[in-house]
Order: sequence, then C-alpha cells, then structure tokens
Amino acid sequence: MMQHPVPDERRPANDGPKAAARNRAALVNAAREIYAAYGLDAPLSAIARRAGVGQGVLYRHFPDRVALAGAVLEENVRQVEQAAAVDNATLADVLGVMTWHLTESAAFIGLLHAHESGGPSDIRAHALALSERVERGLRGHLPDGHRLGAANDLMLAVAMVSGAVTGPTRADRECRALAAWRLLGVEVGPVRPFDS
Amino acid sequence: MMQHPVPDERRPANDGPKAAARNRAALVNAAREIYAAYGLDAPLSAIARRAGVGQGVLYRHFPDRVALAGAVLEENVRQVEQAAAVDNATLADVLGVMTWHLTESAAFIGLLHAHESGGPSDIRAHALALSERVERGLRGHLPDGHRLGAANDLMLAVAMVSGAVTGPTRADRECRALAAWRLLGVEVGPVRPFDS
Amino acid sequence: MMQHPVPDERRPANDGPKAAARNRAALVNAAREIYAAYGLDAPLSAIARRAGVGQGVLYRHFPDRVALAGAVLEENVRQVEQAAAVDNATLADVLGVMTWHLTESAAFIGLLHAHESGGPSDIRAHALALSERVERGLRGHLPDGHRLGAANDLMLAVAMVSGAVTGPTRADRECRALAAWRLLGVEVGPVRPFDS
Amino acid sequence: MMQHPVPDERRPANDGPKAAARNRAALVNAAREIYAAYGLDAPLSAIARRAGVGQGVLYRHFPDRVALAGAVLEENVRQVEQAAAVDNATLADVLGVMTWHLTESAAFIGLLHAHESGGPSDIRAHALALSERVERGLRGHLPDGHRLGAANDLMLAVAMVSGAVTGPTRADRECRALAAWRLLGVEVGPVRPFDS
DNA sequence: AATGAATGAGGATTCATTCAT
DNA sequence: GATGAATGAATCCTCATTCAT
Repeated sequence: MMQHPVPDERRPANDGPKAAARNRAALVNAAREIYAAYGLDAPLSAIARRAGVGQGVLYRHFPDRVALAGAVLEENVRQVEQAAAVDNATLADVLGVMTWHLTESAAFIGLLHAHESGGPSDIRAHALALSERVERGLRGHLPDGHRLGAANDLMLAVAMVSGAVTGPTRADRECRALAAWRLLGVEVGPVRPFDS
Repeated sequence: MMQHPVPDERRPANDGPKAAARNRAALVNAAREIYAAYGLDAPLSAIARRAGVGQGVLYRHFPDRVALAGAVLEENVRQVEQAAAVDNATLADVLGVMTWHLTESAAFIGLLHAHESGGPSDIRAHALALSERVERGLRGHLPDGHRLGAANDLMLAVAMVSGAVTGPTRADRECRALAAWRLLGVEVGPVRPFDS
Repeated sequence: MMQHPVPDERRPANDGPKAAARNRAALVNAAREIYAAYGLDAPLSAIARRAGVGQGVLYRHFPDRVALAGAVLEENVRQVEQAAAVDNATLADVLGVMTWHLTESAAFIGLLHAHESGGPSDIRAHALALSERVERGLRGHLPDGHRLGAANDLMLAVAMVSGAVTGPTRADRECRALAAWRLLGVEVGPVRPFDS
Repeated sequence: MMQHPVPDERRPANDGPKAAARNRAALVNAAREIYAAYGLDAPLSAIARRAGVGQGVLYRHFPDRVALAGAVLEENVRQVEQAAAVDNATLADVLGVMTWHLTESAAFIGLLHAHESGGPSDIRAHALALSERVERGLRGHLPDGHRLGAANDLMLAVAMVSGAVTGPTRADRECRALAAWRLLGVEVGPVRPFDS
C-alpha cells in the first residue's frame, strides 16, 4: 500500500521567496516597535519573536545590528527625501514631515545623536550617511537669506530640535518639537507623515 | 551552596579604611572617564577596574548604577548651583558654567536626555531631580522680559543645546554649543568650570 | 554595552533540535544527582556542567530554579500517583512506592520539608502543590477506621517518616523508613519504584 | 600650651574584656534570630550587623560557620541536659523541654537533619556530637518496657517529630509536634524552656 | 580588642551568534 | 528558506574572609 505523503506538521510551511519579503518587512516593523518600547539596545531575540520568525531569519536579512537599525530608519529617511522631492514643497513642508518622524520614532532621534554615542564606529558611519541624506533633502529648500542659511546651521538646528523631543506620548513630543522650532524662529508646516 | 574563597595565598594590599575616601573618589573619576568613552551603559566592572579597586568596593560605595551615576553628576550640578549662588552672577555667567559642564561630561548631557531613555524609572526619577536643581539655579537669574522667560522655555532651550553638543573633542562640542545658543539668540558668558 | 562573543573559532558541536529532548532529560538527571550530593541549593552551573550542556540550555528548558526542581520531582510524584491509580492497590502498596522515592531522592524528602525552608515563597508554593498531589494519591486508599484516618494525620505521618529518612546509602534510608512506619503502627508494602 | 588628650570620637570605645563576653552573647543571639528568619545560610555579615559589632569580632569569637552554629545550639542542648539532670524528672518532662526547643529554633531542627545535608563533614560531625548529648539526656529516663525502648527507636522518634515540626508560627509547630508524639503513642510533659 | 573597608572568587542570568534539521 | 536549540562569553551582584587602623 502506498503511503500518502502528508505534510510534516512539525515543520512550518515554507512559502518560498514570497515569504522572504514578508518576513523582512515584519522584522523591520517589529524592530521599530521594540526600539520604541525598549530602546536601541533591545535584544534581537525580542525583535525576532515579535516578528513571528526565527532568529536565523533575522540574521539572514540583516547581518548585524547596524543593518537592522539602518533598515528601520530607511523608511523615515526616505519619506523626508520624498517630501523634499515634491514640486512646490517649501522648507516648512519638509520640516513638517521631518518633525513628524522625529516625534514618531525614537530610533530616528537616536540617529541624530549617534555621534555622541560610544558605539562602534560602523554604526556612527551608517548614522552619518543617513543623516546626510536628510540634510540634502532639507538644504535644497533653504530660501536665500533664511535664518538657518549659514553652512552648518541647518543641521545644527535639527540636532537642537531633536534634543528637545522627549516625552512619553507622541503628542507630547510634537508639542515640544514645535516649541523648539518656535524658539529658533523657524516656521514649520503641518506635522505629518509624507504621503498622507 | 557556600562560597569557598581560596584561603589566603598572596592577598593584595589592603590599605585599610584610610583608602575609603580615596577609593570613592577614584571610582567617581573612573566612572566619569568610562561614561565619556562608552556611555552610561558601560559595565560596572570596567569602572572598578579603571579605578583600581575590586568590584565589591564599587558596590559598597554605590549600591546601584543610579547611585554611581548620581555621584558622577553631583559635581557638575553642584558647580552650576554654586555659579548661580554668586552675588552678581548674570544668567550669561551661569549658562557659561553650565555649558562648560555640558561640553565636558557626556554623562551630563545624558542627564538631559534621560527622559527618553528606555531605562528603569528610578534612573529617570533621579535624572529628573538633578535636572530640576539645574533649572532652579538658572531660573533665578532670568531677567524680566528675557527671550526664555516663558514657563518651560528655559529648560527646553537647555535640552536643545544639549542636543547640539556632539563631537569628538571638547573644543568641538563647545563650538557647537555656542553656535546653538547663538541660534537661540541667547548670550552666554565665558565657558568654564565654576571656580576658575 | 553590547556583548562581543568571539566570532567563531572552533565552536563545539551543535546537534540541532534533535538534542533538545535529550538535553532536557540529561538536565533532569544531572539535577537529581547533584541535588542528592549537594542539596537543593547546588549551583545551577554544576548541574549544567554535569549534564554536559551550556548554561543557556538550562535556562531555556527551565526558566528558574523552581521549574527545574519541579521537573526533578515530577517523576517521583507521578509514580506515586500511578501506584495509587492501580485497581486493587492498597494503602500499603502506595506507601511502599512512596517510601521508595523517599529513600531514593533527597529532593523528594526536601519536598516534604520545603515549608520550613526560608526559601522564596514560589518554591514553597510549588512544593505544596506537588505535596498535595501525593496526598490525594494516598488519601484515596485510606480504609475506614485506619490509624491515620483523621484529617491531617496522613501527611503528618509522611512528614514524620521523611524526618527519619537519613543515612548515607539507600539501604540505610529504607531501613530507617521502615522502622519509622513500624513505630507508627502502619503497614507498608514492598518498597520499590512503580512499574517494577 | 599643653594639649588635652581628647578621646578620639572616631574610634568606638574599647571596653576591654568586659565587652568581649557581651559581644559573644550578642552574636549568638543575633545568629539565633537571623537563622530563624533566613535559615542557616544567612550571610554572616547580617549576623554581625544585627549583633551591632564588626565582622572581625565575629571571626574572633567563631573561626567558622560551624563554630557559630554550634554555639547557637549549645544553649538548646544544654537546657535539655539540665532538664534531664533534674532529680525526679520523667521522660515526659525531658521530652517537653526538648519539644520546646524543637519548636523554637529552626537551627535545632536542622541539627536533627544535619546528616542528610550535603554540607561539609565537619558540620555533620559537630551536629552528631550535639545530637548525642541530647540522646544521653533522654535515654537516662527511659522506663523499662517503654514503647521506644529498643536501641535506636528513641532518636528515630525524635527525628520523626522533627520532621513534623513545620509551620510559620511557634504555636503551629508546637501543635504539630504534639500531634506527632501522639501518633507515636508517647506522652509528653509541658512544652516549655528549662528553667521557667 | 574592635571596626569596617577591601578583595575577589563564585554563582545567576542574559544575549549575540551559529548551525543541524 | 526557516526554525529554534545550543553555546558560552560577559555582566551583575553577593559574600566569606582578611587586615590596616
């Protein structure tokens, strides 16, 4: 009598390459949540668990801590770039989007503070690269004679605002961010994610 | 299960109680250096080693992480308070002292960011208490009609400056701190430790 | 501060998930032996070493001391329950099995003394739960009018016998246990593990 | 001008040999309390602290753990011996005193279980010696034809009762001890310390 | 003779990372 | 490709014991 091959229930389904992309996205989301709740030093195992995948999958997609953190920030940075790429966008508009991400993602704030961290230099290098993409996005919209026109003042201001962004809820943080921009005398557009 | 320390066998010097004060100071200094180099999460064992004492001594003097960090910051905070207590001191003078400590001690910066840290709440509470001592020192010198006169603006500004204070050398950090105060339109006196 | 395990360099065998069940059993056996030799406070590291596994494995299988001790006792308790479930079993039969485990496993004796231990309350709670399973097993076979028929006398007697069970070899302990039961005027069947 | 020698207030008074005896007694009492509360594994430092003396003093009087535990038990054992030395004392009287100590001192119970402990052999030896003093005290009062007349039955019964003595309050323990003696069919006199 | 600080070994616990299946 | 067990180094923390004063 022939044996019907029954799917081994002990082994989880292997959905093929389809799953790969899904897993990667799940990991990035999980990391964002875990980072928000426990900070950037959260155990990787917690992220894998939250994503519902094994730890091996995490390593397959992200060879190290830095790669994962980078992927988490990628989305934030990309939205700032997209906001900057909109035709009639003003500096205020782009700052609005940037401010939204600043208040939304603890990791994004960390990005701006990564210089002072005692962490490994590869993290700092990565953070710097992302930070420069943000700067390019903003600088393109600086009107002549703007308060922050001088060479380094723009990112200095961003770092300053990031220093102000603390508080338990996003609303708190947004409130403080706006107060900070006000103290700097800089106008900020609507605070929101890019493609709303 | 009992502990069975090796009976004797060439035990290192025990300088007796005389050493207690010296050890405590050595620990605080070591902690300041290690914090600067590795951040507030540095292993306590590294601090003990740098101080040249056993780990037990560290725990004798500082029952937990918070106590040690507090002791490290205590000196910074105290100097700000002393600067504020000087007779003819102006806000600019006090800000000068505060800025010096901001650029000098990574831990002191951390203090202003401790709110956002995902760390244990007792650390946050302690940080808050120290932070309020700084605020009291500054607020007493706010002239009427000062830019930062509104309720929360003063410490918001301090947080903003602390966000700007990054860079490998103290000179870098001082430079950025002064630029930040300038962007805020606030005058700062000589940047130096208190009793210079 | 992050952990920096040595990258690779001759990592010992990893037999994969297959080993999980084997490891768990090895841990329980090792614990039984170590408990017998050093008592319930023996270092967990000694148990892991004896089992031939890393300490992490011990924590994976047993989140805390209690869980491990519970697993060790589980087998003893279960055999008593099984002996009690046999159709024509008499109290003497069940007591025989119980006595065997009493003389065999130091931990099982400890179970009956766990109340007086100054240990953490979760251990005591767990011990109590196991202890009650034993009681249920015995109580079901109490003939009417038995010497130990009164409410608490049964487990009191068990505690008394456990107090008597001392001595370097199992034979010594069995001898004393039988003498104790005799002093109590209670008949005990063959002293042996359950499924002999 | 002459300097009046002032007593150095930093150094505690040295009361001479008088204090030595007082300190020793304080240590024994402290140990008894701490043992009762935390078990025999309590840190020695806790005992010294409770006694109000430095740790060095503890080591001066008791070279090791065993010596201290022995001293704590000494008083219990001595009272049993004294009760046995009384002219018209009956076995029941002596058992009453012994039972009082059994219910009063966790360490005294431990004494009877010290055989099964995995502890160092010097502890077991010491425990055995004390145990034999108790036995001599009791055996002298065994009437001919007593239930516990056979060679080892007397101390076996004591061990059994000690197994029964558990519970949070002394009253609980006394109650269980009496129930245990009753199960053994042995009469016990008033449960109380010796020279009440 | 007492004090109490210092030492440092040892045990508990956590994670980053690898790898058999 | 995915799973999740195993490894073991690193950190935290506690105490027994010694010893300068």
